[in-house]
Amino acid sequence: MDKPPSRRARSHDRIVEAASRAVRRSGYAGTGVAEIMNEAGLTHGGFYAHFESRDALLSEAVTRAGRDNAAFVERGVRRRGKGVSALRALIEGYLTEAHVAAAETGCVISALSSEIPRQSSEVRDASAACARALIERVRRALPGRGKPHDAQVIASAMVGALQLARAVGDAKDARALLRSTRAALIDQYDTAA
Amino acid sequence: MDKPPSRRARSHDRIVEAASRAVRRSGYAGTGVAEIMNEAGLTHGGFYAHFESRDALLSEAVTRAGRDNAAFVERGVRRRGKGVSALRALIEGYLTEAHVAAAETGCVISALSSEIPRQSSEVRDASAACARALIERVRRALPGRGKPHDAQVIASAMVGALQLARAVGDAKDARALLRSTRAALIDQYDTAA
DNA sequence: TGTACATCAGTGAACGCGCGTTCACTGATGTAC
DNA sequence: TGTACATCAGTGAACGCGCGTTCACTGATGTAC
Repeated sequence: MDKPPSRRARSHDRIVEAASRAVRRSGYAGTGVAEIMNEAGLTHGGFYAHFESRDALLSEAVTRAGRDNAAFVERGVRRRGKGVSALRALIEGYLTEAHVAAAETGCVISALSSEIPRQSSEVRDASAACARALIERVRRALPGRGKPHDAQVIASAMVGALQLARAVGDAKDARALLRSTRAALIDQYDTAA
Repeated sequence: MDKPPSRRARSHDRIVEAASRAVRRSGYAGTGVAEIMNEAGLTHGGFYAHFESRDALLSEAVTRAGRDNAAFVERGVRRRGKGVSALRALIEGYLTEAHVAAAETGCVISALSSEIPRQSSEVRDASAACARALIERVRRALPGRGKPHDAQVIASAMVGALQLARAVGDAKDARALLRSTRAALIDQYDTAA
C-alpha cells in the first residue's frame, strides 16, 4: 500500500492547493508568495525549498486548479446526469450564478484567460494545457456525432459568457447573459433536447 | 470654431492614449505610471497634475480604448460592408488572426476581461460599460428580428473564442478556433447567409 | 510689437511600501544501534 | 524501548528593486500694459 506522504510532500500539497485558489481569486499578478505560504500555514522563507521560483508555483497552481475543477465538474455532471444529456449537464453546471460568484474554485480559464498571454512561457504552457483540456471536456460531452469543431464554439461561448457575466457587475444583466447563452447552446447543440 | 487644445489638454490626451494601449498590452496590473508617462514623452513626476490616482488613469484608459476600438470596428464594418451583412462583417473582423496578434489595439474586453472583477469600483465601472457597449454593438449589427438575447450569446462566443485563441498558444489551434466560431455564428445568426 | 510678470505644466529627487528572493540558523523527523 | 546523531523542513531577518505617490523647484506659456 501507499506509504504516508512525507511532511515535505504534505506541505508542498498545501501550498499548491492554496495557490490554486489564490490564482483564481487574485489573478497571476495578484498572487504573492508570502500570502500563499501564510494560507498554507507556513512562513515565506521556506518557499524556495519547495519551488524554483514564483512562476514554477504558478504553473503548478494552474495545473492543479484545472484538474480539481475538472473533477468537480465531472461529479456535477454525474449528479445531474439523471435523464439529462452530458452536454446539457455540463453547460448548465458551468453557466450558473454560483459559478459567477465562486471564481476561486471555478474554471481556471474563465478566471485567468486574459492574463495568460502575458505570462512566462512556463505559466503560459500550463495554462494553455488547461484551455485545451476544457475544450476536450466539452468535446467528450457532445452527443454522438457533433460536428468536429462544435466543442471549440461551445467552450468559447461558455468562457465568454461567464466572463461577461462577471464583468458587467449588475446581477440582473449577468443572469440574462447566462440564461441566453445556456438556452442558445442547449437549443443548438443538445440533440437530445 | 474650436480653440486649439491647451498644452495641458494635449499632454492629458497623449497620456490616456498611451495608457489605452498599455492596458491592453500589459493588463491593468502590468501598467505602470512611469512607463506610461515615458511613452507619452513626459516624466513620471507630472502624473498627479493630470490624474487623481493610477486608478483614475486606468478607468479613463479603458473608456478610451473601448471608444477607439469601437470606431475602428465601425470603419472595418463599413469597409467590408459591400454586399455583406453588418453582422457578418463584425464577426469576420473580430475573429481574425490579426486581432489575436494585436491585443494592444484590439477589443479591450478580450484583452482584460478576467482582470475586471478584481479592479477598484472606479475601474470596474468603466470596464463594465465597455462590456455593455460591445454587446450593444453586436445587437445593432443583428439583422431585423434577431431574438432579443442573441447579441449576448454572440458577444460571449466572440470574446471567448478570441481569448482561447490567444491562450492556446499554438497558431494552428488558434486558427481552427477562430474558423469554427466564425462559421458557427454566421451560420446560425446571419439570416442573409 | 515688445517687455514684465503671474500662472501653470513638467522635472527629478525623494519617500515608504511590498514584493521576490536569499541565507544563516533552529527545531523536528527519522534512522542506527 | 531508549538514546545519539544526521538529515531535513521551516523560520525570520535581510537584501535589492520597482512601484505609486509627493514635493520643491524650474522653465514655458500667455496676459496686461
